[in-house]
Amino acid sequence: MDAPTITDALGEAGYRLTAPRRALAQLIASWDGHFTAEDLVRTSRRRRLGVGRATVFRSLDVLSELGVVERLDLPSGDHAYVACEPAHHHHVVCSSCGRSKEVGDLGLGEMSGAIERATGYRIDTHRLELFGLCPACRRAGGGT
Amino acid sequence: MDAPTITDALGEAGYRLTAPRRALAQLIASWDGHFTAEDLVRTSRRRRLGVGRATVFRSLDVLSELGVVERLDLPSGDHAYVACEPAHHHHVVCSSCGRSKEVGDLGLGEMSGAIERATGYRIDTHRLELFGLCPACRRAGGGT
DNA sequence: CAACAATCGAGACTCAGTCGCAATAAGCTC
DNA sequence: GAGCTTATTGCGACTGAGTCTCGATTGTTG
Repeated sequence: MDAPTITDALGEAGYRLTAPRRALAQLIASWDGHFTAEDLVRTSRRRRLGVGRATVFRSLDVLSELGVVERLDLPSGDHAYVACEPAHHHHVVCSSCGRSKEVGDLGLGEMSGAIERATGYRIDTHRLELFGLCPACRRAGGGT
Repeated sequence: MDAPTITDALGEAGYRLTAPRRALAQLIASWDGHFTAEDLVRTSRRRRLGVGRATVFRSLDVLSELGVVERLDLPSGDHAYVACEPAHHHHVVCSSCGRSKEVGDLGLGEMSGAIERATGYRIDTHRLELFGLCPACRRAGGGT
């Protein structure tokens, strides 16, 4: 994912392309693995990007609404984000380095039909997150 | 789920059966739908159960470690809990009233094998939460 | 019942996330 | 490109969930 992809999405959705948003797009695009709002705040402060705390949160809201970024709920309870394609999918997240891969629908669509029949609930949304070790981290020693 | 089930689990795991824990067990057992830590704090204050804020959080930690209670991450970003059986399963949560049902493994186990082969990750854990309307809420008007 | 360790409550504290508002600047129009 | 409109920003105060500390309490075991 590169920065223009993000700014384009903002533009197409009718949002203004401001300097702070460009800076954040850059930051997010070049980030490796998942990041927290605080990561962005800290980094943009350190690099004097002139992006305030509130703006980081506001931008993450917008971006996640556009589907350019998605919020993960880590097993630790923390909130993190990953850049991703705006289509239905799920994330496989490395619990060591935080890098993630997207996987498709995996037949969950049909599964949810079965669950509706079994429980009587009408399923509207679901969340599936998978955690484990990526190939690199496994080779690096976690693979025991 | 009833209160003894919860206190038994505590006892078997070697935890002391204190008055605050019994009170919380009672509260949780009789709760309808999901609840937040704050719900418990507020209720126990209102009913003068003499259970402090810190104790509620500490107890929820213990109980969720024992698998008697599970933490949900609602789409809103809030944290909630539900009482449940300590076995691998997933929750179907009503987005209107908060009541939830447990569903089994659903073939996710095999699915995760397929994902491992496709991505190279070694999957350790996953989280699947389904949100929708329960039969009662659907009948009550949400069923449009 | 005594002794020890686990647990508790109160309240201070931390820290993520929100809010209100005056200042700024994108983007449109001419 | 100047001017106008309005979305957006930064600041700083605020909120509220969750944690920590510590002296007091209370299960539990023998």
